[in-house]
Amino acid sequence: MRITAQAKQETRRRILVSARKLFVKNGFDQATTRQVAAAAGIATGTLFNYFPSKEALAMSLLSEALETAPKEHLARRRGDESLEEDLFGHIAAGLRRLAPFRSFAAEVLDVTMTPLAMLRDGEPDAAARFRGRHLEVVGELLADHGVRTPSNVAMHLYWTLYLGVLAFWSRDGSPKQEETLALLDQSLRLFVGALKEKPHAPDHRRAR
Amino acid sequence: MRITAQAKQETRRRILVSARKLFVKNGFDQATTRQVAAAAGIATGTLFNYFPSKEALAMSLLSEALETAPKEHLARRRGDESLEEDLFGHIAAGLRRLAPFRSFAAEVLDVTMTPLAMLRDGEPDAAARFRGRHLEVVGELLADHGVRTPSNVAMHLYWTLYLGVLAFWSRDGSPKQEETLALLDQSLRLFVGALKEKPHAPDHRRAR
DNA sequence: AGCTTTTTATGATCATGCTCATATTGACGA
DNA sequence: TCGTCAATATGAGCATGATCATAAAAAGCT
Repeated sequence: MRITAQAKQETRRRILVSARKLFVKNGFDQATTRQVAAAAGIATGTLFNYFPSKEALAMSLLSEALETAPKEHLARRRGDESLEEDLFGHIAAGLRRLAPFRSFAAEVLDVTMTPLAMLRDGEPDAAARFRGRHLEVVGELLADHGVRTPSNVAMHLYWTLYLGVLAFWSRDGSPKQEETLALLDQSLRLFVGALKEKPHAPDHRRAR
Repeated sequence: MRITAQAKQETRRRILVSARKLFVKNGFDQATTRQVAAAAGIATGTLFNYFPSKEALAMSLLSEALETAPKEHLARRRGDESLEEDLFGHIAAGLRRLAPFRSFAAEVLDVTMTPLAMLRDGEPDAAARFRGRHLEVVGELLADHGVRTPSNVAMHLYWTLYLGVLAFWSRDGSPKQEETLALLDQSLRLFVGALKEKPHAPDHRRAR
């Protein structure tokens, strides 16, 4: 069993490596699962023993890349950052990790991460992990800055804005993605501003 | 030729009606193009003479439903509304039009409207029409309130927030979608607030 | 080591969105 | 009315993500 478990990890690895190569080269849609399987030296069906879907495979690639990002930012922290600075650092670290996948990230995130997928029924594991991991860290940062239990609406808003940034990033051709960073800056200012606002009596809207 | 043109419109109509029925009953993914074609009394391939893709078919359904929404709000206008009120009215009117399609709207909008699809390469016509029509009216409303040429970032932000609202709406089980309306209210306040802010020197972000 | 059971790999097969060569239809000129 | 040609409809066929019965391999047991 020891040996087997190792072998399985290796196969999994081979699949991920092949997938990465092919996705980057041909794009998510163009690269077929058959190609990936062949490149990894396994049968088509076997691939689905390791990942429940093509989408999940791609998302695993992305979320594993993201795995270590939070640590990076936390390690770099001086301790006197504002909430906006902390969030900025966290997200920017994530984007840096995702950089190698930018060429096909949009295609995958399209399908999986849309705000419209937020409470999707059969939550694809990998997508959930991606979002979960991210929001978890955001939650910690908020807590550090005294925001205890942000409302659902607030978190929805956060996620929406974050996706907007990802969207922009995936198309941002500027050398160092400065444009993305500018948008991120603005988005975070909005979000933090919204957090501070008092929840107010909600009606200037008109009947019917 | 007169007769033929009429016949084509009728066929188109039959397809849309069948599609609507099946999408509502089975959902976008579950309803197959073969089913739709059969229900419309045509061959599978014929369907694609009328709509370039299943997605485009669904989007046509949605954007045609939206077609008359702007008029509704404009007609109802008193003329002394604030920008927020105007936008609220426009969007709420749209949501009312889309109500019959709520059960499958999310599935379609997922794929098509993600902020990530904003500058998609092969823009599906119908999706572009949906967004175009909406943003057009928003542009007019903004102009009415003295906002001449909003920046791209501003419009990106608007679209992002709007999608967030759509996302929420598509899952909002509350009787009259009050929750959606609350989110809409808050989102618009944010957006209008952001419009007013001075563009500012963008750096509290940290190097590297 | 041999036998049994569980785990894993395999590739034929399916479902489905979409294409395309061919058949059908209908408009129009003589 | 007939023949011709363009427009349209047709459904077999394709590509591909995913499934599943079966085969191979491993693990566990005595």
